[in-house]
This record gives sequence, structure tokens and C-alpha cells, in this order.
Amino acid sequence: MRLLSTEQVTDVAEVFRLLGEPNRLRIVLACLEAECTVGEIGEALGLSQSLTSHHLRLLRTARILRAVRHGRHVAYAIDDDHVRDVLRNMVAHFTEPHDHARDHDHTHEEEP
Amino acid sequence: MRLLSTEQVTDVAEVFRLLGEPNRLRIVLACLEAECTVGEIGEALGLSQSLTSHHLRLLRTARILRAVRHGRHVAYAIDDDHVRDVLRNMVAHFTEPHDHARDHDHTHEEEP
DNA sequence: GTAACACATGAGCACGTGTTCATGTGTTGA
DNA sequence: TCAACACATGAACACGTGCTCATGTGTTAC
Repeated sequence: MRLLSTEQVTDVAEVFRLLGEPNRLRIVLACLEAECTVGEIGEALGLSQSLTSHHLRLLRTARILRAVRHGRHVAYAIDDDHVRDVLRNMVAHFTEPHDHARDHDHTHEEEP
Repeated sequence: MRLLSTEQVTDVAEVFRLLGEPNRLRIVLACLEAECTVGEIGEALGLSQSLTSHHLRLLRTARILRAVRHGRHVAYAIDDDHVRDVLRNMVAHFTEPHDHARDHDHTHEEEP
């Protein structure tokens, strides 16, 4: 696999950071399949208009979402196909049954 | 695509949040292909032993990395195949040439 | 024009997070 | 047992972040 430059790692981390906030992730997921209006998003997720807009600004600035004005509404949709892939991958991961019963502490010996 | 429950969205966001810190992301990337010792990671990334260990603890608790003790060393490796897929996907995305010249502001009219 | 609507944005606050320093725990070799 | 090594962990601090409140900007209908 190819390696990433320091700048690229920073960019990837920035995308993950933005997706790492539950409300923001919900917003992006809402825009995953179809365009959504700011009002629709806020109502669907129970967020204030201001908070919704603030989050959308961050996602738009990072080019994760794109905004299109329709009359006095503004609709947002995903602008990054790879982010869409990553999200679908993650969603698939978390909708599959997953074994969370193991102990992951660094306990057992391997070289006796 | 299937929808996620509130809890599942929180879990996904938690993974993204952990990958959203540059140093932590570098640590996970270092463990992407082969096991890495705490000391190796710290030296490779120029992080203090304490900081490296703190980050590794978070990643281990979240079951993103797994720890195995070899003698007095502890080696870490990725414990989540889907996280590995997501990272490879993201790395592929950011190593491809990408058009970052467009204007993403919500400016132009679409319904005249 | 102006009122109402839909959204954007700045200020400010409470809280979380990354980092360092110091110390603790477990392992190897003498 | 004891020292040295490799790593883990707790405390404390500076800084960033999510949220709300208030206000600003752009659009439609009258």
C-alpha cells in the first residue's frame, strides 16, 4: 500500500474528525442518498437551526457536503464519493452482527 | 442501504473520532500492515513514550488495535478488518490526484 | 418597499481533549 | 533480590470544540 505524506495524513484525519461528531455524522448520513434541506435535516435530527447550519458549514468547507440553493431553501448532498464509500462500508460493518465479547487487554504470553 | 440506530451512529462516530486525531491516525496507519512495538511507533512518529501509550490505550479500548505482549515488549496491530478497509479506502482516495479547485459555496441558482 | 421565511454567522460559555510530568507495573538478566 | 528496561497510568494544564443566543443575509410574496 502506498504511504501518505504528513499533509495527506492531516487531511484524512480532518475528514475523520468531522465525521467523528455524532450530530455531524447523522447529518452526513441523512444526505447520503438524497439531497436534504437545512430545515429537513434540523427537524429530522432534532437540532436547532443554528446548530444545524454551523455543522453544515464545517462539512461544506471540508468539501464533504455540497450546497445548492433552490429558491429560499438550500439543499445539501454528499460531494465526495470516497466519503460515501467509507460511510457505506462503516454502516455495513455496524449493521452486521459483530463479536464484541473478547478480551483485548495485552495479557497473554506468546513467546515462552 | 440499511439505517443505523442511534447507538450505532454513536459507535461509528466514536471510531471516526479516534481516527480523527493526526497522531492517532499515524499510529493506526503504522500498524496497518504489520505489528508494531510501542517503542517503534514512538520513535517512528517522534512521539513521547507517554503520549504514544495514552493514544494506544484509547485505540485498544475502542478495539481498533489489539495488543500482544512479546517478552517485555508490547506489539500492537489492527484488530478490526473493517477499519483496515476504511483506512485503505481513504488512503487510496488521498493518494489519487484529486480536483480541489472547484467552488463549493451555495451560490448559483438552479430553478429560475 | 417591506414583511415573512430560510438559512448563515459571530460572540460567548461550558466542557472535552491532547499533551507533559511524574510515578506505577510487569519483565528480563545478573 | 535488584537493577534496568519497556510500557501503562494518574494528575494537571492549555487549548479546542459543541452548543446557544442574538443578529445578519438572501429570497419570495404582497
